Amino acid sequence: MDAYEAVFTALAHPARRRIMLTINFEGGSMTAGQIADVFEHAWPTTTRHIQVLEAAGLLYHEQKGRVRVYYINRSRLDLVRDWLEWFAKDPH
Amino acid sequence: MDAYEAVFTALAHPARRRIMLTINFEGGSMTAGQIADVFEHAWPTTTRHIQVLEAAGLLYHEQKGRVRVYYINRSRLDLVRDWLEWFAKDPH
DNA sequence: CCGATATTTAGCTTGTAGGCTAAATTTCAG
DNA sequence: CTGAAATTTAGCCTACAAGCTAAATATCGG
Repeated sequence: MDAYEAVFTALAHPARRRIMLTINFEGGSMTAGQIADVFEHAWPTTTRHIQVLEAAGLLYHEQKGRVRVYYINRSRLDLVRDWLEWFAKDPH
Repeated sequence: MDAYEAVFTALAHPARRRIMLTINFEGGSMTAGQIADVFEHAWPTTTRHIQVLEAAGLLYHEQKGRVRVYYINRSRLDLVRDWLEWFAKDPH
């Protein structure tokens, strides 16, 4: 699974896009629990979504005592931006 | 299924991203047959991928005699760009 | 008209994403 | 140490995406 694949697949699920937006709005970092609280889903379900995002490089985390803090990796989103650049204008 | 959902889901599959790039590179339009020829896949498989892209608004087509010409709808990709804008800088 | 060409539709199969519950793990507080 | 808190891991189930083959549809050329 290459990088594009991982990132585009990760962003395909609405819950995962929402996780990204939520963390972003909270300033770029949130604990696992804070993230899970936002969702209807069972906690393990959210855990898995977070793991998909992390595997795609869109999040990373630090363990702080018994909480786990997740951070957005904004630069990873450039992959998507770069891909879109192909369509910026007609190629000749 | 809202617009973001449709577009992000459509772009999640490598074959579909490749269809988009291929048409783009060919100048923005290709017949169904030309698209299918690019792929290893059985033709009906490609047809379905095309339909997903079209349902997402990323492609549209015109019937010209017995060939079907597909066009890229570049503006639809702005949805993705817009979404990414949320991450352009820290929100305060 | 008829056969060839271009493409989709129908319908089947299989793998896996994504949901859940229950159990395990780790760390802190007293 | 022990129990509570925070979170993940394990493992199960189900729906559906995505592949295929075979059949249907539509248009053109002679």
